[in-house]
Amino acid sequence: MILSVALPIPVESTFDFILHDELPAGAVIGHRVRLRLSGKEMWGIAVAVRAEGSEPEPLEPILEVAPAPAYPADLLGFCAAVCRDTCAPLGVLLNRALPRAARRAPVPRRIALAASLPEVLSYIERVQRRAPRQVAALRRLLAVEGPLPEAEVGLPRGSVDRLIGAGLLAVSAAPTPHSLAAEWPADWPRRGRVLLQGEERTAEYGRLLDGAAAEGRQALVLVPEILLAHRIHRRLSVGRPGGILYHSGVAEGARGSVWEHVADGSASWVVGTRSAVFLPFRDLALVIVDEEQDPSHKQSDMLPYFHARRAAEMRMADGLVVLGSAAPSVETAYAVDHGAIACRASRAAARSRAWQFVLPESPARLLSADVLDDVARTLEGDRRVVVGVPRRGYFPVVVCRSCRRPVRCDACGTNLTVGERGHGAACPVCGRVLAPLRCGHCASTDVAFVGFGTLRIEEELNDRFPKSDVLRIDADAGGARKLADDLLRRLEDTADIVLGTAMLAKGPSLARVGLVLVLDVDRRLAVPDFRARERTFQYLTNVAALGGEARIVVVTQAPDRSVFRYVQSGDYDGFVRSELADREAFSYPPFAHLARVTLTRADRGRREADILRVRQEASAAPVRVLGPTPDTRDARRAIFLLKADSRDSILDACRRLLGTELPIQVDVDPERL
DNA sequence: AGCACGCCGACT
DNA sequence: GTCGGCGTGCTC
Repeated sequence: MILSVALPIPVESTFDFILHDELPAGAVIGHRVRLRLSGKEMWGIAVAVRAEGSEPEPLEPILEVAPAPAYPADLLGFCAAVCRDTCAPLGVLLNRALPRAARRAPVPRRIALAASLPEVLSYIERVQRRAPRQVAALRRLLAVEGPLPEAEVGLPRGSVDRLIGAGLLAVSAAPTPHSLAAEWPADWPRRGRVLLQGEERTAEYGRLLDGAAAEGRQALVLVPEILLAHRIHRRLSVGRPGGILYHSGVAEGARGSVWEHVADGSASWVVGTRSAVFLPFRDLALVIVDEEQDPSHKQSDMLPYFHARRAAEMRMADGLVVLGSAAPSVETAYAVDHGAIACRASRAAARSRAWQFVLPESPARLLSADVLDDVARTLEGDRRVVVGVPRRGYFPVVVCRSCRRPVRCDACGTNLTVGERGHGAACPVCGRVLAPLRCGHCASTDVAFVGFGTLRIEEELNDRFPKSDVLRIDADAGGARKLADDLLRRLEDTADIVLGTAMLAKGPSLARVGLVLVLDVDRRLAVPDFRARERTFQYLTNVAALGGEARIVVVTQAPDRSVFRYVQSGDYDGFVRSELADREAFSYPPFAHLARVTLTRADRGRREADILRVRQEASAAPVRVLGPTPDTRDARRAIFLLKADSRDSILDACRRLLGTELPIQVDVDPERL
């Protein structure tokens, strides 16, 4: 028989190999297989089988088929669907999703009797002569009065599967998860898509988790960031054991054990970041996508470039997807308007809070004397302060004083920053240090360090409030794959001042906050992205929510911007209406579909030729090709934006392009431009 | 992803 | 003159 195998190489197609043993398809599909590709041994995942036909050339043989499936059939189907939907190679996804620890040992099953004693005895009588091993196995299970590890049952896997099919045996449910509820909450549907709009949503998530657990089913909570995963997990764990954390910072060995607990049902709920959507749940009742508007749900640094929200909807075609947000994405609001998503407000009452939009003292001093006095008074009243800063590092910007251009890394073109106090400018991407520091455009060495990063603000606050505990939350500290033990406690409760980037501004409110301070918000609005206003609205809503009902002071050069008016009055619907009008006028989502195509070609002449080729190939589908614009980070790259009326047209164009030999990468539905 | 082939710069 | 750098193409 011939197997189509997905290999861990970034290539669109699967590869065909010949398997000399004839095995039933179910014993091969989803299994790991060992093979040789261009002389090198590796493992892939068998994704399809077919009978041998007239192959033009002899195929390489399969060397080994792993005994237990790495991917159950439904999970494999889901992974394949995500890859089709994102134009990503299946082999890379299958290889990335499967933890190393889970590759070696098959997930051990525990087997128990599923039928009543008389039924088992009558079955034993019927097959006594024909199947002595089955009889012995059933007697063994009768004797122990409980489940046995599959290895101790003494039957080949196929026989066990047949007896499960006949209703005599069952894979033992793990110890029944503790449940606070007796049943599924009556006010929630069991299927469909529901938006839960409001600030404090965690308690409602808990009700849903309990409802699923009451029925012996599982639930998944997807969050955009590791720190938030820890916060939500901690809250949901109160009185609700059996929950597991899963994210990219979980150690390899631990990931394998999560995989197993999820597969055998002993994990009743999981809080994780986007990759958790690929866990092998035994019986998933619902997926909650918290902070559904957050761009970090879209993976765009590593293939496959998928959005956790869309993947959750695909995985739960027959179940419930709950989207949680205080300020949902414009796309989700549009889907609610059109009846595609039901909407309910969270039970917590809307908060009233006082907003102030104030001018900075000067462009060089974000923390004016008034603002610092406000912080001091808040701390004296034994209340905490939350500070939002858009960028990390010390001086986020290095500019040339003579031509006013940002100074760029001469290796990769990225704008330089100063990461730490007292250090020089360096490339935040490749780490390169330019010495001497020189403007690439006009060759001047007269450069200025400008802007405000988290480190600089942290230092200023530490100087001014030496007795206060100042906690910084950004990608360097607290983005925290390695989450320091006391960081969560300081964040939730004890730190006097918490400052951070966008990473901080999500999730349930923190204790005892008296003041929320937002610095340099204008930078957020200046981002060259059609979603800049939307992101700013969401950022402000969420950072305010961190403070509960605390006052919020926003430092801006333009206090009269309409986005501030909408935030201040809590007029989400009004904001979305104005945003939708804009999106429609300029043909952006949800009125159009986008894909970003990145061409990487070092040779300039050939790059020009490839650019023409991209235009030509893409134009065969009904799409508009915008650009290309040169990549500011990498001179070898040219970036196109494809725009079309339907998602199918976009996918059509992308597949066409990937079908050529052009050196391109494709990001369908990019979240950040 | 690895690996092999091929064309250009700086060394014993 | 070669050594080896990266840029490019290919793997059932």
